[in-house]
Amino acid sequence: MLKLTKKADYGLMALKYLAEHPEMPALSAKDVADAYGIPAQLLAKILQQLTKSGLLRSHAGMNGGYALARDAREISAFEVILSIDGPFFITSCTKGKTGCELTPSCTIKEPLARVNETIAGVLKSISIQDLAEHESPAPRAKESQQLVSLNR
Amino acid sequence: MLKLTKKADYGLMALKYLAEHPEMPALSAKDVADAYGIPAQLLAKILQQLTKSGLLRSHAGMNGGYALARDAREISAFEVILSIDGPFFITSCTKGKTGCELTPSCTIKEPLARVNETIAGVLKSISIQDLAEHESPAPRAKESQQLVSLNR
DNA sequence: TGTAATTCCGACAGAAACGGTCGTATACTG
DNA sequence: CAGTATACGACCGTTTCTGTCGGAATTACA
Repeated sequence: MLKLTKKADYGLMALKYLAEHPEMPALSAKDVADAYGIPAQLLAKILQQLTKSGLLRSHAGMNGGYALARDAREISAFEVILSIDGPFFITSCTKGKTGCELTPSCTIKEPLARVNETIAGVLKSISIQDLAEHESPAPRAKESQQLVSLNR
Repeated sequence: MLKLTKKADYGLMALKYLAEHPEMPALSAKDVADAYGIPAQLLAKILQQLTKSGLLRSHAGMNGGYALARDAREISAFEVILSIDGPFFITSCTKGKTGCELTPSCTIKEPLARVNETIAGVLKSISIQDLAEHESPAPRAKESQQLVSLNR
């Protein structure tokens, strides 16, 4: 759980790829898909979605394709994920404006909202640019793996 | 996306409930389920899982039920979620030990591993106790809602 | 000893989400 | 007009999630 969908991954990869090729006025969905071995049609839909959200600019016809709508530094991972996976947020409760419908009780979400905020913050702090130059900040995270799995 | 499963929610709620009733030597799955309107059988399985992971102690028979295995301060949300939802972690890639199978390319996961770490850290910093006394630390997070939804 | 309460556990079913494909319409280039 | 692309909706198979059912083992208590 708590993992991104493949779509979101694909989206991030695609944007990263675009950021790495600023010389190209546009890259087609197929170009990017081939570069990573992603199903082309699926990626196409993802890029269309990102275009609708204003993160990309598209251009049909020959030599058409997609390009970043803004500087890679100005596009956050948060926006990409939000665009593709939709509004998410930790608690199953948090739907729309009204809290939990069933429970008068779901006091859980209050502290969890902070977690939410933190995650969103981290995601917002990471730009496509950071992904492209993938030796960004931070201490490598060698032992980020205490996912030793109690079970499953 | 990025949201907890209902099971994890239920699990957290249940532990919180147990933490709020330290006077009881044990509470049955049904007790907790009724308190929140959660399907009893489902909650039962969740509590069994938490028991297997060592977060709860169970006792069968009349007046049996579940109790926290440790002090509520010593049980983190991280452990609960890990127990119920299993090892998760951001990138779809990160499976087992080997990285992405398809892509020689998935350089994305490197920066995202940091995000992962951060999230895990936050989750670990929140104890069941924090949930129980739900006026814990932190600045309320009033405007934690910029989930205005670009789409969907 | 018997009965009720309760955990334990596996199997299964319905529903939703995910990942991916297909077909077609539309737009742009030359 | 022909070719290259995006745009978009419908559909499908698989997996995951949520929840239910049925039965077995355990314990308390009268």
